[in-house]
Amino acid sequence: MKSTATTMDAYQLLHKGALALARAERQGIRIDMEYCEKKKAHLTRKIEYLTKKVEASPLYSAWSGLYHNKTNIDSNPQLSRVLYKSMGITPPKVTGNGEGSTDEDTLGKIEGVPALEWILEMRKLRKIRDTYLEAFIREQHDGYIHPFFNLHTVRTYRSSSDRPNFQNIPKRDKEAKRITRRALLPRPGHMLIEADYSGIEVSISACYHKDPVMIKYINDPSSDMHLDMARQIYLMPDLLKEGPGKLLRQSAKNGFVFPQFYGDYYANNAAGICEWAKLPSGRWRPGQGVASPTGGTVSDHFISKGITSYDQFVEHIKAIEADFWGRRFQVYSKWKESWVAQYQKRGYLDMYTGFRCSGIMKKNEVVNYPIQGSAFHCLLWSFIRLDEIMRKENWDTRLIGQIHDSIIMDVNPDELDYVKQVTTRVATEELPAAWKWINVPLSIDIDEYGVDQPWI
DNA sequence: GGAACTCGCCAC
DNA sequence: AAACGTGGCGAGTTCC
Repeated sequence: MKSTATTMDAYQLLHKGALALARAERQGIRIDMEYCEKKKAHLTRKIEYLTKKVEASPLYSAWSGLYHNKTNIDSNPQLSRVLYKSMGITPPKVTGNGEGSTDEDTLGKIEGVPALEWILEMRKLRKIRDTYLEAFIREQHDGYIHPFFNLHTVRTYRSSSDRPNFQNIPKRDKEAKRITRRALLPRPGHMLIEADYSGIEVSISACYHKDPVMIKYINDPSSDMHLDMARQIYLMPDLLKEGPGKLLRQSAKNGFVFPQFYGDYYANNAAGICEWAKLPSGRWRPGQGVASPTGGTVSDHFISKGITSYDQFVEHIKAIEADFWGRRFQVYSKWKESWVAQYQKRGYLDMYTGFRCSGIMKKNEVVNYPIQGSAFHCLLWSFIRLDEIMRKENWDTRLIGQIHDSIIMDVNPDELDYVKQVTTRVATEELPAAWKWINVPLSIDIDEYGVDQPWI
């Protein structure tokens, strides 16, 4: 049943992986240079306009009064001093070093200083221009970027990417996504596709802890762990995935379930969920928060259920956390304990994929490393195998990159159906056949982006 | 003038 | 008692 890998197997995976990734690096990704230059100039004009607005604000008067000819609108330490020392505002949040924070969340909480909104907008546009478009222009050669994919830099034996980093191109923010991804093109006459493993870290975690409740969630497509958690958190037993329930499910997934898997705890979760649901701190009043499927808003619903303040909500989430690990996923919880105990006894941990992590680790790291590492190794194995088939069968299609649980390909449209079929077979049949420790079904999604269309 | 640091922010 | 896992990178700043 076990038949896990040896150190030599792990070495072979790294060796073959490095070769397959090098071929993708050499292939590269086509860049629309004309677009990048045009958009960069456009963003620069917008940033200059916002700069002028800030310079005409009362905030800037205080700022330049402090710093004179050293005044720098891009300096967060300067902004922190102006707001929290000079203007006497109490910092809504502080950084790890005890300085008043100037991140988006914090500035958003400060009222009566309209220039802060313009500063946040400038920050966002600068990020898009300087981290992405400029990097594409700087790193391109003959119209193609060649991001590196490293296998030797990450403690968990995941990968990293640099020059430029191909693994952090915006996806959540609609505007940033559109502007940056419009710069990336397939070769002329080709198209881009992205094949991603669905919920691979959850599936791989189940291979380690073998929790029957989790395995049932994975095996039964009609069940939905995140929806069940949303029902429990929002005290709505009949909540549906569609309509207004969609946002509540998302808040449960990204505000509770995933953070809990990474080792977070209820107080942070309560804050996270309230951010999603737009619920305030302090006492709750009717009409606050996002729309509720039960009618009215979520604060209306919570008040009707007896939860009338943020503090009461924290206690509610505390009880849900205790239920999550003490009842729902108790086998998972026991595995975490014994896995940590085993590490403390031996001083190292072994992954099913043959890799060993040693050295001083925190509990959360001990639990997370094998899951994160092994999940990526599933992707790497699939990447190597696809690269092998692609070359043996002389495909015109090319592998061009990888983002931890997904593979990006530059596809000849005539080969599309076949490429999709082989990719699905490799990822969902060949891999589980090769690695016997995989005890749950794996599935992938393939997104297609049309001929000469941006990867969005 | 470069190394090392902090902070903020993008991804999984 | 503790309390979110893994990265890269740009800008500002400080140190040597």
